[in-house]
Formats: sequence, structure tokens, C-alpha cells
Amino acid sequence: MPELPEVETIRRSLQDVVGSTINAAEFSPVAPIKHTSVDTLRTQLTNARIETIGRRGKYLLFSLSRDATLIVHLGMSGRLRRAGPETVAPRHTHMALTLSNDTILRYVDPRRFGVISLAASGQAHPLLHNIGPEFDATDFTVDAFLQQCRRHPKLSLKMALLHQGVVAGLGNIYVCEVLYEARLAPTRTIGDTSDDALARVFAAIRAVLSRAITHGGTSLRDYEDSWGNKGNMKSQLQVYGREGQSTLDGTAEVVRIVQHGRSTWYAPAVQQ
DNA sequence: GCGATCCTGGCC
DNA sequence: GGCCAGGATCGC
Repeated sequence: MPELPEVETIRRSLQDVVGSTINAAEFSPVAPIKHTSVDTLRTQLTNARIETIGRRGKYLLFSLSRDATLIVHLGMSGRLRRAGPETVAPRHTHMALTLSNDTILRYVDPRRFGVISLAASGQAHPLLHNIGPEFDATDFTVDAFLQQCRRHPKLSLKMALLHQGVVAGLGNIYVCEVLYEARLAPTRTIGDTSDDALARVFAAIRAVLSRAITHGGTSLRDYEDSWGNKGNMKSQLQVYGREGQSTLDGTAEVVRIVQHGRSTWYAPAVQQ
């Protein structure tokens, strides 16, 4: 479900639980736990304090006292919801953290494409190992971006951006939006794209993600932050989901194609 | 690199 | 019933 702007919005919506202690941690029998065990999670989380809540790409990182980090990825359908004590857990609740400030933080994920994991502080973790730079990091420069892109000459622009290695955090919505902003066809390969054109992609990545965060992310169906608030970015999307209509700014007609089994929306008349 | 695969739910 | 969905991993 969520891409970087949605995950970042969720992260910000959780700031008030920083400093609270996890009194109890419960997991469903089918919780999508990877690279650790439910017993380890329960032991490490119980009575730990949440020191900070960070983000890397689409991963949320709950830094805990006692040198552990809870890693949460929301996959396609994952949500983090807070509720008061004594409330009934919704269907598909796979993790429930009872916090010292009378909040229950629930991880709800019908499709279970998400991930719950644990890392020792400062240690490399397999989930985070191959993630590319953050879009707003100082080391994410045009030159670094070009260098990463040139390693994949055969990939289409769409697949290159969807892959988390070139830059972290883009998903289907924002790849479509970035390529419209850069006026490049998603089907074009990296190898057939000039440095100047890739520089437009670089600029578009930063512009589109910044704008999306400002708008609190895109709520298409079920995305909400931890308070249940929806994002406003849907009303700003130029091409995503608009086949048969014009781009939001009225520039050109939008079509939908399928690339590697995933939908892509773009405006062929102005994206070449 | 590419397709198949992991899941449930909503909509036609 | 079939198709589609904000994702990522794992095999040929």
C-alpha cells in the first residue's frame, strides 16, 4: 500500500508515542515475522522504551532501549492504528503493542505482504542492506543518481525507479507521477536516456516526493495515518489512475499500459 | 531481467 | 467467477 510519503506521514503521526514504554506485545499466529521469531520479538519488545521512530525507504524503524530496533514494512495493505485500551482488535491485526500512555498500537495487514522484524542496533539487517539513498539525503546527488542508473541500461525507467536500489521509497503511484513530471515514457530504457533527461528524473523525484509528504500522502482506498486521517495527495495526481481522462493539468490524454504485470499510467503525447 | 508467488478483499 | 490492488522476494 504505502510508498515513502505515506510511510513518512505515518511516522510523523506517531511522534507522541516516542518516550512511552511497551507494556505488552502480542502477535497473531500468522503475523508476517521475518528474520526473527515471535518469542524473540515478545522478549525484546516487552518493557522496552520507544526512543525514536525513524524511516528508511518504506521501512519504519522503532528504535528501542536495550539496543534493538523494531522494523515494520506495511507491504500493500498494512496499517498502523492507535486505539484506546479495552478496544476490540480489527480483523487481520497481527501485532498489538500496549503502551504506557494508555495507547494500543496495532499493526493490521489483511494481505500479509508486510514485514515485522527486529535488528540489533547498529547492525546490518538483510531487509535494509540493499536500499538506495533517501531522496532528500545529501549524498543523493545528480552524479550519484546517474551513476546508479547507468548500472542498469536494460531496465525501463519504470522498473528502474520501482526497484529500491537506485533511490529508496518510490512505488507505483509516484513512479508514474515522477515520469510525467520529467516528461519521459515509462517504457524507455535507461540505456536510451540521456544524462540531461535523467537529471530531470532526479529533480522530479525530489519535487514529487516532497509535495506528496506536504499533502500527507495519497489515500486511494484504505491508507490512513495512525490517527485515521487520510492524505490529500490524490487530488494532485497528474496521471495515476486516470486512463481515458486528460492529465490533471489538462495537457494530454492518459493511457494505461501493463509493464511486468503492473499498471502504468502516462501521457504518450508528452512523455517520450 | 522476467515471471511467478505470497495473501485478502472490493468491485464488476 | 474474474480482475485488480500504494510491494518485494525468489527462482529460472
